[in-house]
Amino acid sequence: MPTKAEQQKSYHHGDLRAALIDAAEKELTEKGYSGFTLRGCARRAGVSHAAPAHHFGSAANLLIKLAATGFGRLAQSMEQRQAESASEPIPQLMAAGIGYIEFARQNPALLQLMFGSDRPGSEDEELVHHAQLAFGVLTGAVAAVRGDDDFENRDAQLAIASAWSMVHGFANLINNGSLNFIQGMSDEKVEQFVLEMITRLRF
Amino acid sequence: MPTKAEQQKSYHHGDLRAALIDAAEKELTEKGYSGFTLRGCARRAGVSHAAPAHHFGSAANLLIKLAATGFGRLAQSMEQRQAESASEPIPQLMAAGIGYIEFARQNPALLQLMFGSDRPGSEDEELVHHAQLAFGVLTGAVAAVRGDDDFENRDAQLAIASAWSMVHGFANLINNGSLNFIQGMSDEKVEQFVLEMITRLRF
DNA sequence: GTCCTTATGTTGACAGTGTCAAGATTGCTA
DNA sequence: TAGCAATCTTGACACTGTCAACATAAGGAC
Repeated sequence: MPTKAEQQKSYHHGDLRAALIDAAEKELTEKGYSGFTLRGCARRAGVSHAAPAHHFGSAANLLIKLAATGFGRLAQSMEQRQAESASEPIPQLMAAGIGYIEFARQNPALLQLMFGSDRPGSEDEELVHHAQLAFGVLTGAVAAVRGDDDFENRDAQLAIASAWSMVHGFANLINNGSLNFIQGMSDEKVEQFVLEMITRLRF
Repeated sequence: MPTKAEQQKSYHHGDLRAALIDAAEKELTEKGYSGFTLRGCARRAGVSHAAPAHHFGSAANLLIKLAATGFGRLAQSMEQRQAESASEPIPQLMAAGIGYIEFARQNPALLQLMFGSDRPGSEDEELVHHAQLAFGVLTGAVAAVRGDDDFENRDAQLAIASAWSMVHGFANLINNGSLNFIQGMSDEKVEQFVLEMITRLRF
């Protein structure tokens, strides 16, 4: 098994695909969506400018795959919070919301990519799968609170749309600084705030 | 006063600044955020590729000014709905929410620009002013419902954050197709849906 | 082990982009 | 009417995404 240094010097990278996704996330975080560059990702991975094309075809495709990992991690963030919480429906829903906000605050650029409205490729299978995974955590929590998992029901649709919209909207508004009274809050205070917001919802 | 055709042929445009903002919105709507091009805006306005720089300095600055007009129109959209509604606090809040969603659905790319998290220049005076104008409509409506306009109050903060987050989040989720059961709805059905969502909130 | 097929990276090129400097054109004011 | 300042054009530069042609290595068939 080659060491990391050997991998970097060898003609073949070893796992360039994963390295490029990592690089893309760093590029996105540091340079922002508009400053993002495919060649920059290649440089971060220590590879020629055209190498990414062999794994992703285009810059848009690389971003799609990055967004897919984002949805996976969003689901993880919610599930981890749920695992640390009481198993009753209400605490579970709260935990999902808190996990959603936590992920959003820690990955603002990634969240914007994931939910951008000219979102790259809703046709990508991997992205759709991971996204449904994340949404499933939320809808499942809402269903548990309602004691009803029939989402053809209009009342259920209202419940899930309300909860999700509130959490998602809050995540966006704090990330772009629109809610100024949040700025100075500690992480704990923000979590408490989210908790009370969800409490104000009817299910 | 020169006719439009004369303006186009003359060396000086007449009102290139406004024309460029219009062009930028078309460019953004048709090409999307990632396909947006400063030279494309110049072409749409029938002007040389470097002309925009004299009015906006950079591409980012043009987008800032476009976003500023967006906030102004968002405020207008809410206020128009309010003018058409009963003057009691609750209908006024509902109207603001409906107006918000209406604007969002009609201008998805613009909304994304306005609320993007690497949002261009929160330092721009015009943008901040227009944004505060739009936010003021919402906060004013919430204050009227609560009969209390002290937003240092934590309970008031919870109310405004809840309402705004829900409306804003819903706007984003439907724009990127996350809420699949909304897709087939008519405009009236969507409005009714928003109404019921707001109804589920406590103030 | 040797060959050769295939995956993986590199190099070089191309059109298109944002920005800058220098020059051309025009409206305005004195 | 002369000149000044605002406005727009031209040309250049480095940089970008993508493509085609080439180089290198990995891994199985024999």
